[in-house]
Amino acid sequence: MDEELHEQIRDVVRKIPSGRVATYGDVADLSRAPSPRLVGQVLNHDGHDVPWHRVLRANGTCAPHIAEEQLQRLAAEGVLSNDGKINLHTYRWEDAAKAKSEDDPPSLF
DNA sequence: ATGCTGACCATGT
DNA sequence: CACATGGCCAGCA
Repeated sequence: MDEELHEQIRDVVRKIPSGRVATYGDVADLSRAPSPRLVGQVLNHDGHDVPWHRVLRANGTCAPHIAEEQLQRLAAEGVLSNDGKINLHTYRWEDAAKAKSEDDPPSLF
């Protein structure tokens, strides 16, 4: 069922620690989602139970409609934005980038 | 099936 | 920064 995907995505989003943010692409990758778009669609439809506000776009900005709420919630967690843009270099969820880079094929090459 | 939309991403001009 | 192009995938009329 596709519900697996929803579960995976929501699970990953829940995993994002406070004071940190992740991009849709990261969540998509960690959740095995076929594409970052799916993350957005799932959150829009069924993301009320997860800290969706910790998910930003790849360039550190948030979607227009939720921007206000997102910025407010993030600010409350210590994630400050500059002109509506978050400094990914500072606040990006390290574990996400790690998991991506942690792909360590032992005996190949 | 086709066409459009959407909380996306990257690159180029 | 704005805009255009191409790729991505699911849901709906």
